[in-house]
Amino acid sequence: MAEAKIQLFDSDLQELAQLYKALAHPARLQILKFLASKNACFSGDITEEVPLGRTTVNQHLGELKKAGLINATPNGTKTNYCLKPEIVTKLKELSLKFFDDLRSEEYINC
Amino acid sequence: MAEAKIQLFDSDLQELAQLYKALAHPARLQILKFLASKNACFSGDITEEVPLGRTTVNQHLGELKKAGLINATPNGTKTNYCLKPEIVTKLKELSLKFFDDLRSEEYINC
DNA sequence: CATATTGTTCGTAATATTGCGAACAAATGT
DNA sequence: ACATTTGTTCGCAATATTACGAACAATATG
Repeated sequence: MAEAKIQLFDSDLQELAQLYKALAHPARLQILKFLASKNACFSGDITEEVPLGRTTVNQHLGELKKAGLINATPNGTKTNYCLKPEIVTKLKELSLKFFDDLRSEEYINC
Repeated sequence: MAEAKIQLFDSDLQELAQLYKALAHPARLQILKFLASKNACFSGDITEEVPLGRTTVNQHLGELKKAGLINATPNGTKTNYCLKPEIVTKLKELSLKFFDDLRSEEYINC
């Protein structure tokens, strides 16, 4: 059936899982790194960087936008994309908190 | 078609994306937290914690095992699960490195 | 030995993701 | 005005994910 049981979970976990989902494809990771390396808003030079068709890249950009990680502003024929630094910061904070939760004082292996 | 174009990407990005994929569901995040909180290897009390059927939980455990995040050792009728601390550490390191890549000195918004 | 208990495997259905070509709209260039 | 560039939207196909019930094997309990 695959009914969405996601709303049954803690909202913190939902949010974090949603963010990780956005990061769960190498194309999207590459896009994020590229945007950061340009240190500026840049358009579909992304398409040249990523080994995928324009349509697919656009789709990945849509995912990143949906997750709130990037901004898109049309500028003439082109479109400027950029990281949303506040969300990147949030992602980092949530991740660190989560990873700390995972670090026990003493690990008992099995 | 959805041909797997994943091998075209940088292997670092592939690896990290694979790890994030394992974290991209609240059930799996909850399982990881639970295992860490028990600070020990524990069996299917997990099923009681997570609002999903045994079969589905088992499937999620399989994903986590496939990603190398947990270990499973059968013990009588029960099965012991535990975090693999070295992979958790690796995940944290890779994440921090990635997040640092994303942090530019000056953000130019768009 | 009968029978729970516990966990896995298998099959199945619904939905989501991935990837692209075709068609389209808007702005740019000649 | 006409072609080109650029990005989006739509539709489609392949595959993956999510979720579970049924059936099963192995250990544990009466």
